[in-house]
Amino acid sequence: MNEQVFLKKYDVCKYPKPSVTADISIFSIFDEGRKNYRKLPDKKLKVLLVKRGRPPFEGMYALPGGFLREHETLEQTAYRELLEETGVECNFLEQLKTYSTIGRDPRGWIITCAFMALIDGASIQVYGGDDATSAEWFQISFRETGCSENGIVWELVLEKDNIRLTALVQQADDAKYQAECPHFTVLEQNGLAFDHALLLADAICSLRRLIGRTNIAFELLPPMFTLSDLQQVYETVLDRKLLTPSFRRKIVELVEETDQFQETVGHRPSKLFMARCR
Amino acid sequence: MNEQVFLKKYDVCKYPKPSVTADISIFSIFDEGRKNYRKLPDKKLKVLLVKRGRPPFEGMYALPGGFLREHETLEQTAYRELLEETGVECNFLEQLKTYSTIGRDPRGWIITCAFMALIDGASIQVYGGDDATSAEWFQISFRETGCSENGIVWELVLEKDNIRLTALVQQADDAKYQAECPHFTVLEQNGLAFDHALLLADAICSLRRLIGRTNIAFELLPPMFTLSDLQQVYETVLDRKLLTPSFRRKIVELVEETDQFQETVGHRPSKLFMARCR
DNA sequence: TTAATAGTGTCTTTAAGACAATATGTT
DNA sequence: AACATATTGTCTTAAAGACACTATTAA
Repeated sequence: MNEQVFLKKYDVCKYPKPSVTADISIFSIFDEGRKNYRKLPDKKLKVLLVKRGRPPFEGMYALPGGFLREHETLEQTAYRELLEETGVECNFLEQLKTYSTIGRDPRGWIITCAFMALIDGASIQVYGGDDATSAEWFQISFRETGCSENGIVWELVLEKDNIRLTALVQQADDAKYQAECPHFTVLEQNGLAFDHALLLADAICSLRRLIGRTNIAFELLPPMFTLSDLQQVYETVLDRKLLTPSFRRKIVELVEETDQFQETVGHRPSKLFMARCR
Repeated sequence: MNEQVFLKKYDVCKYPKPSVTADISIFSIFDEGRKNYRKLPDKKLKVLLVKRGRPPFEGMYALPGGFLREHETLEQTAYRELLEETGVECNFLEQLKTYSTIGRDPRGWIITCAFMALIDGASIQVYGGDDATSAEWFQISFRETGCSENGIVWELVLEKDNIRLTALVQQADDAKYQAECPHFTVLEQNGLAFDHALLLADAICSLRRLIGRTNIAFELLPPMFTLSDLQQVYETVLDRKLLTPSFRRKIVELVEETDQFQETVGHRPSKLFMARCR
């Protein structure tokens, strides 16, 4: 029996198969209102969540996502679902991890491949006016809050106007140093659908790790930006202050100077930079 | 319609679904014969491959792996398939990435989740005698060989006795700094089944990256080891020499001294250490 | 002029690279 | 004694942390 004959007779359908979805944690950074004309606006890290209009978890919030279709890759699924569900066309999409825990989806046997997407906040606000979708940007807080006997506990808080979604996750003590990001288990979750608190906690960790080791910060900014903007992006993602001279020494090799400057700020205008392509 | 009623009526089978597999790159480090009683044996990084006994790719070599079954996670699939196909029970298994490129498997619509596993080479050789399986440890070489107009080209060579499997992969030039590991495309592959040259190239990159940032090196050694062994493991994985004083300064906080020493080596015996649990 | 941020200089501290020196078993 | 590796010391070089200082604009 040669290869061609074999393949003709091969029935890939004889075993039960899971459904496969892609879920996307899409992050962006927005300027929040400035206090006076001199001050720089604060930046906030946000994630786009969709209010579920049907069971299961009707009325709760979930990451955008959907089913893998024939003749498309998981990356294409992620891109398509993000566009369909939220109207966002992103140009940075990175696969993170596939979740296959038993019972993770009450609808049945469904595994999901998690993605991280990034988009420039300024480009979003332009199209943000139409309410065609129920997608909303939630401000993120994700911090260690203490230490249980089984490991460090982190609190995830997502806020949008009066809506407040929360989760408590625990960092596995064993294997603490075997993976680059901690392995979390969810202790509590309020207002978030499925296992999406876990997906989001993992995604935030990946974002914090990757921003220090790669170029992805530029995906969160418009093509031209100031070094202060760039530093604020790092600080907002990492949730801590950085020292400016040290930050600049490191970042200078990743950016290209332009001859343009900021205008009409209430202080010394900052030079504009671009990401260096190399 | 409440949630329970909805779920009872929900038919997860109405859309076509892919088959899902897990494939495992299992690495180990073996001592190769020493030249004389004084010299330390060389260490070699190896990967366990299985000769395919049926189409497609009959007679070629593939990563061990198999289909995800109902009521198991991908991690369980990986563990089970590794045990069934090769007899190896590993205690380090880490998910890497899910591959869903169209046409990646000639049998049909099959996506695969790639894993990396590590095991102590010394523990293997004990059981290595039985030829119950067709699994073989191949020595790995994975190096940059040049630069095409589209990016850096790497050569993967896998050797076991007279068998030599090779592949050429190209590192994507764009997005070079957006991911922690380069994105490869396969240019050529000889003797390797499916897209496993790609999976393996990615896995080797992940191994090289992770060994410098985590504790996983200890998984490649027995519970007690010398610091020279440990350094050799790093050097073998990274394919370059390290400076001993610098290496020791960094590693000392990850290990715990014992009061035992090597014996019957033709030179000053080395103190034995254990991984520090913290 | 003032408030606020932009941008640079430099000293200190820490880590990494490089190489040399000493230590200690087995044959 | 000689070999080969084990282990430590220290000088050099590079990077990161910390803080202070000067520069520049709109109101």
